[in-house]
Amino acid sequence: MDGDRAPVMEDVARIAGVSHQTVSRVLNDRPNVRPATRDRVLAAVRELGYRPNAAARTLASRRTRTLGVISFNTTLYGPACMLYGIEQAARQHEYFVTVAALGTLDRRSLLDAVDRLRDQGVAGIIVIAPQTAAVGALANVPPDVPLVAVGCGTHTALASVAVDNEAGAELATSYLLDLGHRTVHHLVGPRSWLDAQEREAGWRGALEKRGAAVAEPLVGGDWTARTGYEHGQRIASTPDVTAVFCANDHMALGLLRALQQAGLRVPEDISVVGFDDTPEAEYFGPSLTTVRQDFDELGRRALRALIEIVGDPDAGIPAADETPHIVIPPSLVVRTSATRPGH
Amino acid sequence: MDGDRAPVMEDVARIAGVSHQTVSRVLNDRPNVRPATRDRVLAAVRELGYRPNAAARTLASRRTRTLGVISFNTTLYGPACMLYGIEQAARQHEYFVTVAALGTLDRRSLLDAVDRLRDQGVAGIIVIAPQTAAVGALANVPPDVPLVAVGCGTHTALASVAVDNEAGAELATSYLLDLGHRTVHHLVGPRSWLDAQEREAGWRGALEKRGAAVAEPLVGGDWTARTGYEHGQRIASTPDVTAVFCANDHMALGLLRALQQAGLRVPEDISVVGFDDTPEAEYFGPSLTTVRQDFDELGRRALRALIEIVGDPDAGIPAADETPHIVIPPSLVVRTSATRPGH
DNA sequence: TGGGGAATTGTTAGCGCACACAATTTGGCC
DNA sequence: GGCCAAATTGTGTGCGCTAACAATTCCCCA
Repeated sequence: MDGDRAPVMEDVARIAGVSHQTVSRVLNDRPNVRPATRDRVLAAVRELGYRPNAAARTLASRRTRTLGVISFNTTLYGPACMLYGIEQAARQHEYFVTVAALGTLDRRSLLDAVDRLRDQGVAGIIVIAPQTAAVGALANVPPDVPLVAVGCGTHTALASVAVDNEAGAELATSYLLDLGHRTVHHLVGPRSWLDAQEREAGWRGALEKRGAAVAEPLVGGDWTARTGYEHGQRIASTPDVTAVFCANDHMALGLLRALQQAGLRVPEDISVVGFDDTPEAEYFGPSLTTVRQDFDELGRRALRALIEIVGDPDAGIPAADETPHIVIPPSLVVRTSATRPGH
Repeated sequence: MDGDRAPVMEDVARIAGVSHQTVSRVLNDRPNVRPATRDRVLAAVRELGYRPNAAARTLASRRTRTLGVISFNTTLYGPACMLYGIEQAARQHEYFVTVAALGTLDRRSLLDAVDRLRDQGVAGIIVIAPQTAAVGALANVPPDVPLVAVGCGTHTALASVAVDNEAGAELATSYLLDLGHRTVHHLVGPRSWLDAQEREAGWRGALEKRGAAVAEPLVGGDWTARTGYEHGQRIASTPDVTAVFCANDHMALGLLRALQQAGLRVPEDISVVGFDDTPEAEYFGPSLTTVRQDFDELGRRALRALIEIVGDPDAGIPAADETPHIVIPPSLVVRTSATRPGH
């Protein structure tokens, strides 16, 4: 009994005593179905445990309800949060999300991911790949694929959603300057990442705007605590450094550790500010003053933007006529890792 | 010119001067196609930029190449890593991965997610939902859905892949005992999580096995640093505590912080051991001795298990005839947050 | 040089659904 | 009571592909 294959629309129609087309109408909330008929159909659906076949539906309607998300490394806190936000929002709009993680971050790899997703027939794609290389590759994507880039800057021709990294970096730098620091050193993220570039630019801009000396940026960071630690060791043996703005929280953690191992006190001897506001930042020693960005919101906005591009006749969402460029402002979270420079 | 719709198999066939069926054979690597013919077909495919329609393919073949992953919170480090591992492995097997994040962790929510994924027509599902409630709900899933549970214990009837939490906890506890601590306190994770339960059991078992006193477990933890911090404050004002085994690294971080704020030294006054080995653990102050689990591998193994269950005629992978129960052993990573009890 | 079996190719049917249109019913109104 | 338009339902067709089977073609050996 269990062996007979899954019921199809025709089976439901037979039980309900209607045509398969009426069943289709009921299932798709089409108007002009008598309530009594609708009820009979629904009853038959329940009785049979009928589930529409998604493949047949897409084939016939030429529409998919699945979206693709390409991300470089979903293991990182930021991307993971965005993915989460995207999925949540997608669910609300009754879309599925299929993910494609990038192996490496070259153009090829990204284009491959786009191809894979297209093969699968997604209605649109969200790209979380804030590397310069990726952004460049995005230009090579055929324009018939609805695309939204997250955190890939807003200078591109594509639809985009991004946090204002420059503003965030300015926030952090100005805050330190306001505290009385002569200048602020900057632990840069990997330069292949747009975020790193923008944060560096924001830091430099803030310094220049205030007429503060622009110290040589501390390069070689790769977002990990390890590189933060390495730089921390170097900084500890460099006099005159009173304030460091780190391109992300993880590096700040490593920095904190190295500084303390070297016998320096934070914030008394050196002030440190991070970027991201990971859940743990508050519990670093000392708790980290940092720039908060709302990854979740970023993801949700990205999804909404994509939906607006692909349009949704059913939900009455028209296809947008202009490519959205959404910028989300970050905010400074003041905790205890920064203070006025010591006597 | 661009307006005419995407080429279909028939178009390729016409250009190559063969029947559509031959095109299908070439595309599916079927045998018995003359090399010359194959080349002509492939050339036509390239010329037209033809891409097979996935929906039509699944409809006709009654086979999908997409798998579903259900996870409670992909934002957490563990789940995020597993998801990553799963996607990587899936790609190698030419499968797509669509994710379904759970809103809440009750049975309903999980069953809903399963339904959504089934509606979409996935070939199988991997569940990352290590909560007791979820595991219970899994039993209600219709048995015709290939399912693999990750980190949901191995006591279930379902196929499962899990880290041996008990062994890990024993490792940590025994290590502390070996250092000379009279007993080891345990900061428990949320009891609704299997991992928390198993780690607690492992801790208790190790204590009993060695005849050490079993201290009252410290409950109320929710994996976050915040709860670790709260317990740390309490512990700081409790004499006699010399060693604490935390159910995860984040809570350990909070604990560390609270202890130090209270003027206690780690490890001199109190030894602390965590669980997970997040990338940052090494840079906590002090660097955290912890139990390492290979989430990535966990994900990969889960995927492989699922593939074996659904079988893959093309790749010559037969459907397995027994439900796999894979256990992955954790390992202790010794750093500096634990030492022998002070004088 | 012809016959037979294997290798290669083509033909015909659906897969389960949505869409366009045709057919039927219903209701309102004079 | 009859007529028309609107509301409701049904019919036929095709989405693009794979699976079975039928029809060729090829090659080798007697």
